[in-house]
Amino acid sequence: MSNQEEKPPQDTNLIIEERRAKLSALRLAGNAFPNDFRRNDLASDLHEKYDKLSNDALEANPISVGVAGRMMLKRVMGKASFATIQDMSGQIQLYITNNIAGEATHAEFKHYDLGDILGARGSLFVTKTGELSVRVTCLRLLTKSLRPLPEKFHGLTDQEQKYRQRYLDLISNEDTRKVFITRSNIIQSIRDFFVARGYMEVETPMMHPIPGGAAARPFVTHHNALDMDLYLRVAPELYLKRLVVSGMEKIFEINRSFRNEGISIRHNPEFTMLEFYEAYQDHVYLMDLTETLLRDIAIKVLGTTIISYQGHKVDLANPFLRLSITQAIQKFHPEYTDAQLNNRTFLINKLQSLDIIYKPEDGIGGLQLSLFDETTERLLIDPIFIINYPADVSPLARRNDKNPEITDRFELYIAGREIANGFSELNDPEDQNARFSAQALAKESGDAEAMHYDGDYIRALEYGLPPTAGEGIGIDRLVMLLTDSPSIRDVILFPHLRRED
RNA sequence: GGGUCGUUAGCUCAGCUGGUAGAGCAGCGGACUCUUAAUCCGUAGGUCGAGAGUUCGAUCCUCUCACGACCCA
Repeated sequence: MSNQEEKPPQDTNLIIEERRAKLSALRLAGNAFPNDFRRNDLASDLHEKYDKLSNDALEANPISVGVAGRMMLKRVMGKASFATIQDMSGQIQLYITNNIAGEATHAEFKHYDLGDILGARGSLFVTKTGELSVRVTCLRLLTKSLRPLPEKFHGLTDQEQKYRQRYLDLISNEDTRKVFITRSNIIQSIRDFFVARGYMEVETPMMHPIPGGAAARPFVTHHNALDMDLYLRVAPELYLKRLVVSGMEKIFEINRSFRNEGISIRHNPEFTMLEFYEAYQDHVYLMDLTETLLRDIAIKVLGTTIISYQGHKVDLANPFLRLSITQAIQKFHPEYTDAQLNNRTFLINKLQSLDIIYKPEDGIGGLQLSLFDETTERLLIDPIFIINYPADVSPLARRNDKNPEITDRFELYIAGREIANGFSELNDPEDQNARFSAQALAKESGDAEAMHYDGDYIRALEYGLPPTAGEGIGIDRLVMLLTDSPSIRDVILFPHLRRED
């Protein structure tokens, strides 16, 4: 019994204990965390510039380099060693020998661990097997790594750990690094696209006194000094349109919105959205612009308009189809007639027999949309704009001139997923007032996703919102599409997970 | 919320109708001056997700819970 109690705690493993001992020795020997090594060269730059040179050429005109990074591989062969270090750009091989680096340096190197951060100086040469390498003259341990890296060949494969410890995933998995580099490139190309067209990037509040701009449940937070509840925004839309009122006629915002809803392969509580607004344009212009934007991004980021997503091949160069909700249903389910899709009783019977949830108070348009969502949406592989959304599910969109029951609105679907949502904006303040009132009524009768009445937004519209086109694009879903990622968590650096333990 | 599957060494994974665990990598010691998932020899490392139950005995069977993945709502 007392033996048990005297045993040292086993919460840390042997490897970490040994590395802590090495760190203690480093502390005794001097500064264990030096910050005086300056890197001169990145791995990928060296490969780019010198991979084509022969060893003879490199030996004739020695090129001195200084590289730094994390040691990923280590091969000790007695009096000489190879190591592979990884920096932000890629990997480069080091060659450390007793002859050149010196016996003391090489002896110390033998005790370095995979994961340690090293700085090295030396000159370039090419090995017998043709790999550009640094013949090291000076080698320093810049940061001791106390924890062992994931297995060097398979990398980190456990999904949970990849999400929780993304830094480990990024250290050890090239594919993961590529996804997030692509994500960054996509966002940069979007900025370039809009700035080149005379748009201005703006930032609007993420903490809203009145949530609005989308039908969604918000997160609630509290401002202590003001003693007031605030909502994390579900969309930037209403603030961006206030800015169009203000005279900012071409604007965009790329940032986070938050929705307090379920988590799934397609939903993260916080997600990144692009919204852009242009005065004196309409939804047809937006559809054209969206096609151009997506082609432009794909070519800049992937070098081609042809993307493959989870086994589907899609060519963004082809014109995107534009169909109404009922036309889209009929395209994939030709058994439905026009008469049936416009018959309330037929629709309700059909929805019930298919076990589809719908709102009994919905009009024809709403019922058609419910049928569309459940039977057709996932079949929309090639890019397609679904147009003519019913007015009662589009409280911020302009009514169609010919048919006031529908709006000048579209959603873009690719690979069975909603990618974009845009419309000609509702700029009639009295109609907007009526629609907000209807939403507020729905909220009172229990619809948690219904919108709040926003009096200041109405006031802004009363000053005059020019005829405007506006659109939102889900950046995470776009990145999923362009990186062939099955889950939204694969394109968000630190996706939301439950607490550990 | 429901269903299916998963959780074993730091990592990647084995583990037979139930007899308290193995390999590879990483680690430690040794050999090796062109390796590249280096190789070879030796060695150490485990609350088998947590808790209950059945049993003489549970990583294995049952139940509950936690976390995750996928599917459905």
